[in-house]
Amino acid sequence: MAKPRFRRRKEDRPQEITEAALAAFAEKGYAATRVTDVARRAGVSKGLLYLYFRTKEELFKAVIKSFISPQIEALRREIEGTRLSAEDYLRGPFLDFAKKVPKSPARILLRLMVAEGQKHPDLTGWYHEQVVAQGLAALRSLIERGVKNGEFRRTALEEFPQIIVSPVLFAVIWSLVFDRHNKLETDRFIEAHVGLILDAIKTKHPEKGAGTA
Amino acid sequence: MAKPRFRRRKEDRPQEITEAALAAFAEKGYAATRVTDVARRAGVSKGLLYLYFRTKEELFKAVIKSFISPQIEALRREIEGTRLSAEDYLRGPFLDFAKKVPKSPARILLRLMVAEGQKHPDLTGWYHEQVVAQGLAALRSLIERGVKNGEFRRTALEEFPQIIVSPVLFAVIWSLVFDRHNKLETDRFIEAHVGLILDAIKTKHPEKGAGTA
DNA sequence: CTCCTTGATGACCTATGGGTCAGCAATTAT
DNA sequence: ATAATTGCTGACCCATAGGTCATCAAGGAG
Repeated sequence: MAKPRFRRRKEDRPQEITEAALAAFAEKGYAATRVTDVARRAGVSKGLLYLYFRTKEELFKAVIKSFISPQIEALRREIEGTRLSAEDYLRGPFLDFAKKVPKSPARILLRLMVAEGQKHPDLTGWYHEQVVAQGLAALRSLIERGVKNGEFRRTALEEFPQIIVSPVLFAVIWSLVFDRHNKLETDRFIEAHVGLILDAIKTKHPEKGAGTA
Repeated sequence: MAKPRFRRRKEDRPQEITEAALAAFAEKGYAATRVTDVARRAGVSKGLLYLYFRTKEELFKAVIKSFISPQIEALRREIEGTRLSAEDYLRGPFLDFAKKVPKSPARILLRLMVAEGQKHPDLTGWYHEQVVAQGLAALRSLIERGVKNGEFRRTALEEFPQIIVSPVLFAVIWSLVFDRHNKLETDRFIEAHVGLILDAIKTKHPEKGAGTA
């Protein structure tokens, strides 16, 4: 029956390898992951991997690049296109997005950036410009819209839109480091945080309620 | 003149090595730091290092342990002993403390925990119980005191005191990863964040002011 | 079917770095 | 002084893992 020992699939290889690498890096971190591990996971030989990526570091960069841009781009377009009020958007679509992050593979990339970022300045540069700056700009415009149409007071949130994202980062890191010792309910945590911030910046308080229904 | 090639200083060695290791790990991360580097920094031979620490991993744990406990212990006692109102404490001593963290060596340890934590479960366990849980408990009691004496509304902050610490973590990580690309004014960022949270939970608003003077 | 291109393999090379240990020399005891 | 003690050294060992390359074989062309 001569089952062939391998197939030639030039087109699919990079993505397969990249996905395997993401999983491997996620488990062990960059330095502790052996190139051989990645290859094995991808069902491929080590030699082939070096045919598509010049070094282990190149591979690392490729991993980061290929898994984030799509997501942030989607968020950005959504914010610009929405017809919801700023508050409704933050309580609705934004919150949904924020809650998903700590459960998605993106959290792994976040950790990788924190852990190995310093050694790859060009990578963090790219990441900042393509992902972080884009996301923050979109958020800031949303908040400014809220201020202009009287939903929100003028607050430091206009200068630091990061504030509204910080619980996401916190939740990601907490769950990566402490989950086995003390699980954090990331959904409720993020909701509570965003809720408090909104309470702080809203001009009208429809009902003197308890913060975060 | 026979300058001796070395001095015997059994007492001081552990700390010297530990300090050198902190600096080295901070620069390159755990895996990428060679034991030889640490030894050289400490002005000591590699062999000596292994006289005081059984493995590289032991050394890593010792580093973490020796640089945090004191700080958190101090904070804890201060919170319990203070006579300030909850709000004044948060706006005063707590904010001072929070602002210092992103500039202190502690930020390095934070990164190390994030980066290498998963591989050292017993270490994260110890860290959670000795540092995180202690700190959060103190914070929670402070907030509950504020609620009981009418300063604060009942909010999710009682359940998630982490919320008020999250900007610190965010600031630390931002500055470690993105400082060279886009510097964050951590002091003002943290102040703005805490200010907003306080605005959200306070019962009385003395003046309808602009958030965070 | 046969040849040829090239995707793919995995044994191999080599540098690196964690960890050891026989011996040395600073200090202390006598 | 001399000897005994032990903090300290650095050459060495060896497993590991990044990276290479001679060779193979899948799949298309003629």
